[in-house]
Amino acid sequence: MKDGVQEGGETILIVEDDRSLREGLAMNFRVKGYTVLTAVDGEEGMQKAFDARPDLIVLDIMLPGFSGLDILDELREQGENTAVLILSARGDLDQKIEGLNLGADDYLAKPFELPELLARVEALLRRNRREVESLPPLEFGEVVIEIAARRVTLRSEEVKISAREFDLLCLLARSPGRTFSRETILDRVWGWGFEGTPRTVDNFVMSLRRKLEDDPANPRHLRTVRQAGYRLDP
Amino acid sequence: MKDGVQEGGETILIVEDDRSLREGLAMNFRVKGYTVLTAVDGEEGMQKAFDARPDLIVLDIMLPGFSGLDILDELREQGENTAVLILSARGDLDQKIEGLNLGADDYLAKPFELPELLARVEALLRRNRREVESLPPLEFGEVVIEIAARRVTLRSEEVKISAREFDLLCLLARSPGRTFSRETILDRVWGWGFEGTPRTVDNFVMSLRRKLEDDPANPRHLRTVRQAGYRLDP
DNA sequence: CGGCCCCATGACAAAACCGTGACATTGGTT
DNA sequence: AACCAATGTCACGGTTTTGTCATGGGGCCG
Repeated sequence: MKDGVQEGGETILIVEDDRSLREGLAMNFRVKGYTVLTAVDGEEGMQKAFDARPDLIVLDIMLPGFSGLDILDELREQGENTAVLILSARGDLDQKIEGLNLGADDYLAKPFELPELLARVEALLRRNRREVESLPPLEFGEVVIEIAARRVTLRSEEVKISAREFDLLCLLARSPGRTFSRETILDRVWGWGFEGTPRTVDNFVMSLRRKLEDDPANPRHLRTVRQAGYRLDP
Repeated sequence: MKDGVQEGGETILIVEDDRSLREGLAMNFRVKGYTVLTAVDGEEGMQKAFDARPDLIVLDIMLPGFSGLDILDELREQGENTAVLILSARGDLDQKIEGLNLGADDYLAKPFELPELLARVEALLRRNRREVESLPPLEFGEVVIEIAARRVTLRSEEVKISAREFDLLCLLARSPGRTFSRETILDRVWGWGFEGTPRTVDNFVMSLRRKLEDDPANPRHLRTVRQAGYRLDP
């Protein structure tokens, strides 16, 4: 593609109402090759957290709308293990404790040194990456997905699979039972500014069905959700 | 190779913010024939620890950026067993305990006597050497890799192999089934500041295939993972 | 100094992939 | 039943990625 940007960068969501801080952080992360999303209030943050499924969220606690802790809480209740780094205006110990109890992965008090934030973010992403790679393989039906090896097997036989197909499959398999809209899929798999038609997704789903479903015309796992998107059933 | 004496080229990384101490140690190690890298803060230390894969790290705990313990933690979680000797400003028992719990191999409190540090470093390196040499050989298919001897045999016949080829093979064979990107391979085999093209990797893989695969055009072990890198299957 | 091997590069060809558009089919609605 | 929109299915061309080979520089040894 003609994108000048390296693909495969992890996605970071910044939820922060202070404009200059938000933009500054976003800029810094972009330079490092990450895909960056931003949100200015609790509602937008919540929505993007669930929609785009970022790899990491930099989360301000004091927000218009509802609190960052609410977002964190909601995420954890939904069983999301997205890495979350909390920012708090003051070194408020109570909030720190509450945040970490709610499942934040790290905590930083404003004002902070930019290098420290960057270092912590990278540390979290590293940990995350490693966890993802060493996690037990994803499975559904008779299909096994080995993430670190980038290999997929059906009934113990290796299935030849392309890079995009693999990424798409991973996305769906990581949240079985959840329906993903084509837009979300394009965002997560194709990356930030893909300018193509959503129909491309259909084609890739079909390709996967042909490779993984016993009867591609009556898929038992890679289901279509009409008017909504696709979903993987175990 | 320069095998007459134990190869003197082991690499030591010194992570220490105090300039005079850092330079002094570096000088002492260089005189003894070691390759020395230095880092002045947590971030640089982390980066060089992973980039250059030193044989030993002399690690200060109190650092600008983030702590030496973070680096240690990260290393160990990544499964790196690099020898680590921790320096601490005070004889802080808690830190000592935490450090050793996190997998440090030795601990020394500042101020220390230089000869003691040197002795401990050499002891660690010796132990490391012994461990590496007594490691069981890596194997896959009908190939056996004897690490200490730097020898590779196919069906019990020795295969002539160059240094780079051997390093690349070791990297892949040490994590069979794992896919390595060309960038990762360049970092770990060619080392820190290689400025060449990733295509070089392809050529070396091909060279290995010709030497080790029965049918180099249909490799059964040294597999290509399109868009991702290479992987060794047993 | 000459020869040999290793290393890195670039050119070229072959293969695989990606995304698209056209058309068929399905499912839901009136 | 007919119609409409959404999805399934297929085949095609451009592009990217990788395989393969040949070349030249550079270091090491005799």
